[in-house]
Amino acid sequence: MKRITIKDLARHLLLSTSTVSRALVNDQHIHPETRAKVLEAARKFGYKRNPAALNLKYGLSKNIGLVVPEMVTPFSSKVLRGIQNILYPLGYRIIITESDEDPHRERENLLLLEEFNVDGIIINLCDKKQNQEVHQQLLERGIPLVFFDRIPSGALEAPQVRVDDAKHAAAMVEHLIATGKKRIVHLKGPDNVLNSEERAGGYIGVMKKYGLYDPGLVIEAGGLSFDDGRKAAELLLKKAVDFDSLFAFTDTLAIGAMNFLLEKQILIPRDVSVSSFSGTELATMIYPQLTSVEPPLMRMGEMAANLILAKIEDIGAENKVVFLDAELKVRSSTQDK
Amino acid sequence: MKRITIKDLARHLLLSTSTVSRALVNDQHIHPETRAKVLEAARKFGYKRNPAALNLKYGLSKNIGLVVPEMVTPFSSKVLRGIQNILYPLGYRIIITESDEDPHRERENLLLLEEFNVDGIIINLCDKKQNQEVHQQLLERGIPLVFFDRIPSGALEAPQVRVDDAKHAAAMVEHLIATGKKRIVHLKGPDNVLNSEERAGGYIGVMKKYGLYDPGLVIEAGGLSFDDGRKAAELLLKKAVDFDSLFAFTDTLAIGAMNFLLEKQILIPRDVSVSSFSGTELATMIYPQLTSVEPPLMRMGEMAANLILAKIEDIGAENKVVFLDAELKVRSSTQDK
DNA sequence: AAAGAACATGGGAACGTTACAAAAATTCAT
DNA sequence: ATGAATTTTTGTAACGTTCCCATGTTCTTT
Repeated sequence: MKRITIKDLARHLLLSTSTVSRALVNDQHIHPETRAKVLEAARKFGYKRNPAALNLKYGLSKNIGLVVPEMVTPFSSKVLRGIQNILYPLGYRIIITESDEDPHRERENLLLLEEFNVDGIIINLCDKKQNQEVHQQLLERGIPLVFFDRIPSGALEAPQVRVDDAKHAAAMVEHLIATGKKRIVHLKGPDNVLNSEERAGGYIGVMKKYGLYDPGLVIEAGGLSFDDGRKAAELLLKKAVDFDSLFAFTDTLAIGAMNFLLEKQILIPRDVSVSSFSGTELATMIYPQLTSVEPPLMRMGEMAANLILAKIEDIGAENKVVFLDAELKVRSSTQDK
Repeated sequence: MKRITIKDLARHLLLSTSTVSRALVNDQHIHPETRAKVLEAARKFGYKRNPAALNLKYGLSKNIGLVVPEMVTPFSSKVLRGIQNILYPLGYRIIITESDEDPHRERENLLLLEEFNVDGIIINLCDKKQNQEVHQQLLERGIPLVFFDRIPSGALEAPQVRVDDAKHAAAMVEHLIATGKKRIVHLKGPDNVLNSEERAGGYIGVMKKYGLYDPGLVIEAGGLSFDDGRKAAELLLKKAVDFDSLFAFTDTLAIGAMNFLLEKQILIPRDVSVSSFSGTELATMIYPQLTSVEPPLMRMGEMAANLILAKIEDIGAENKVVFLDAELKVRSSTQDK
C-alpha cells in the first residue's frame, strides 16, 4: 500500500506542493478556502506526514533513547510510562535498551542509540563511573543526556532527576525505630552505585542519633538481584548477627532476603521486620507486603522527558538537578497486626 | 556537532559521493585501493550512515512496533529481550507501547505506531476480538502483524507464536493429581482472552479423565491482575468451595490468590497447593516459589522477530503458526517438603 | 596496434518535506 | 484607471543516500 504524499495531494488538487505544505502547517500566506480544500483532501486520502523526510530535513530524528539496568522489576516500566506520557503525544519515539547491570552492555547500548541517531538519551546508570568517558563523549557530540535515579559520581554537564536518598533512608530508619526496633540491619547496595553510599549515610545518621549504630549491622550486597538479597540474608544468619529488622537498599534485595528468612522459618514481621527503598509494585505482590520508600516513578519519567526536551530545544539549557519527594509506604512487613 | 556525511568524505578525498557510497556499501565496481582510502577516512572521521536518509530512500523506517498489555510483570520484558536479540543487530529500532489491558488504548497504540511509520508490529492482544477491524486494516495497508501469546479469535492473515495452551494446562493438572490432589480449582482467565478457554479445556479434559471434574471448581477471574486473583480466592472461601489445590490462568492471578490465602492463614502448599501458567521470574520471587508452566519467552520474542522480518522482506510470506514447547517447572508451592 | 572488454569514477535524479525567493493574482488608494 | 501594496501561489534547492547511466581508464586479445 503506497503512502499518500504531499505530491499526491498536490496533483489531485492541481496545486503546487508548496501550497499544500503551507496549508498543512497552517502557514498564514494561504487563502483560507485553499487551506480548507487541502485539509479536506488530506483527511479523505488519509495523508500522514512522512517522519523520515522531516528527520532528514531538520536533522532531528524524534527518537529518544532510554537506557535502564533492567526491566524485570516494574521500576523502569513505571518510569517509561511517565516518559511516554510526555513524549508520545509530541511524536517522539522511544527506544529502550537494557544494560543488564553490565557497564559494558550499557556502553554498547549508548553507542547503538547514537547510531540510531537519537535526539537525546535518558539513562539510569548501572555504574556510577564506569562509562563516564562515553557519557562525556555523547554530550560533546551534542546528544543531550538526562540521568535519573542512579546518577554518576563525577560532575557531568547534564540534568538529573532523583530523590534525596539520605533523607528518605533516614525517614525509614526512624519508622523502624518508632516501631520499637533497635538492631536494624542495613543491607547496603553495592559500591558501584552512588546511591548506596547516600542511603547508607541516612541510615547511619539516624542510628547514631539514637545511639544504635553498630558497624556489624551494615552488610554490603554484591549486586542488586534477588539472589544477592538471599545471599546477604544467608550471611547474616551465618555470622549470627543479632537483628530485629532489616532495611534493604532495594526492593529486590529486600525480597530476596525476606524469602531466605521465611525459608528458615523466621517470620515477618513477627521475628524480623523488613523494609526497602525504591519500592515498586513488587512490594505489594509479595506476602507479607513490603514497607518501602516509593519514589514517584511516573513523575520521575515525566520530569526526565521534560528535561530532555528542554535540552533538545536549547542545548545550552540549564542542567537542573530535580529532587522529587518520595513517599514512605508502611505495609505489613513492618507492623505486627 | 555536525554529523559527518558522505559528502564531507567525498570533499575531503576529492572523490564523488557516488564513489564514496560505493566504497561503503562494498560494491564491486571500485578499486580496492580507493575503497581502503574511503574506509579509512570514514573510520577516522567517525562516519555513520544517516538512517533517516535510508528510510526516505527505501520507504522502510527500520522501526518495529511492539504492543503489549502490560510491562509490570517480567513477561513482556522477556519477550522484548528476545525481539531485541534479533532486531537490534540488524539496525531495527523497537518502539514499545502498553495497552494496559484496555482495547481502546491498544487501538490508539496501533494507530500511533502506524503514524510512526513502523515496518511491522508485534502484538500480544488484550482482547481476542475487540480490535479486529484495526488489525485487518493495518494488514491491508501493508503493515505486517505478528501475534504472540494471546492471539485473536478470528482467522487473521498473520503469523502467530504461541504455546499449546490445552496441552500444557493438562500437564499441569496431571502434575497436581500426581501429588495426590483431587479437588483442583481452576482459576480461569477472563472471557475476552482466547487462551482462557483453551487452558480451561486442558484442565477439564484431565479432570474428567480421572473422574474429578466438578463445574463448581472452575471460577472465572474478572481480569488478569493480582487483585483479580485476590478477589477470586475471596470468592472461593466465601462460597466455601472445598479444594486442595489451585491452578491459575496466570502468574499474577495465582500470586494474588496465594496472598489472600496466606492472609487467611491457609498455608501453601500444606493446605492448598498453587500453580499457574505463563510463569515468569515472578514465580521465583515469591515465597513459596510458584509451580508454573513456563513458555520460553525469550525464544518467543526471537521467533516473533524472525516472523516479522520474513513478512517485511516478502509481504506474501507464509503466515506460519509456530508452537513453542513450554516447560513445567515444579516448585515449592506444590510440593510439601 | 587497434578494437573491444573490463574496470573505475562521475553526474544527476529520486525519496518527501519545507523554506526561501520569485512570480502571479488580487486589492487598494489616488 | 493605474501603479503600488498586499495577498496568494509557484519553482526550486536542500537534507543524505543510493542507483542508474554516462564517461573515462586500463587491460586483453587478435
